[in-house]
Amino acid sequence: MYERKLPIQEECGLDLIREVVFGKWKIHLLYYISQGISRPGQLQKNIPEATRRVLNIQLKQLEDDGLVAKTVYDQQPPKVEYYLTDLGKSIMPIINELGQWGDHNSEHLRRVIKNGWYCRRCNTLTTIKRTAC
Amino acid sequence: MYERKLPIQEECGLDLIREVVFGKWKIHLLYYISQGISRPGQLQKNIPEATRRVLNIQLKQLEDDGLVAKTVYDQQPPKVEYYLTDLGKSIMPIINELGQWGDHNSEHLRRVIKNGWYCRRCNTLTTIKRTAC
DNA sequence: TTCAATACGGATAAATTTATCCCTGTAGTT
DNA sequence: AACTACAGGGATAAATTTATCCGTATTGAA
Repeated sequence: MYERKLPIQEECGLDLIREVVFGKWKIHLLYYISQGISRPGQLQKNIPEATRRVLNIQLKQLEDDGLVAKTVYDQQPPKVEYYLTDLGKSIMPIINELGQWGDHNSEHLRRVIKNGWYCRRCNTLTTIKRTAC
Repeated sequence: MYERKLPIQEECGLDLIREVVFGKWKIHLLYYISQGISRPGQLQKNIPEATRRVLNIQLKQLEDDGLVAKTVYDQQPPKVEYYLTDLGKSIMPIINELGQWGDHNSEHLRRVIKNGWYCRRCNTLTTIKRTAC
């Protein structure tokens, strides 16, 4: 049981949204759920780079934060279906725009993220570009 | 000099945008710069919860990723001004929408982030709500 | 009877991000 | 002469997030 030590910022809308959607896979989860991919196993297949564990954690956080909810069917083997709450639905237009922005600028972004003007592998504050690594 | 060990995801637009804007203060920095707060000292005053150090790091990353650029005036004491690139400008409508969404739902969000259905201080996967801590 | 499919989560290690503290250098002000 | 404002960054510690590994339980199929 991890106990948080630093205070959570909640001054403005930007603070608040960061708290609820800035997990590694949260926007992906919201996106796929909005597309009708509702079961945990399916979500996992759609996000193969993520481990099952972290998806569970982030789904739980999205649920606790009120962006998604789930139906647990009382049967064996277990069956669970996630869906967006009204609050979750209300954020989807923005998340879709984020995805479109990323797609639209993907060529540039891939370039700078990977082997941009400096090597992203270094946490780098070097002012010498292109030669950091 | 930190060397990254896990691969950076870059499959889709959502991956890409996460890489460039999901730092703790990046959306705040973009917002204030878009509002004409251009000098490092001013940015710092507008984001007092952040340390000078991390703002420098994230400004550098935004710069390396091509969302902001800066003018360094050759004078003493030093003077630097940041501004949005075209790419940076193109993302501002979405960041503004994020902030508005957070503001609009701030009552709910503050509640669930702080003392929501579970206590956020615990990294919590407990199914027992409201009593975790 | 052994195995796959289903969903969930404990325990711990590793990776990454952020915080803390301190130092550089110059021009102007008190 | 000492002090301030200015922008930047090194070194390291702390905090947080994510990865890895393993175990629970039930039903139906091979």
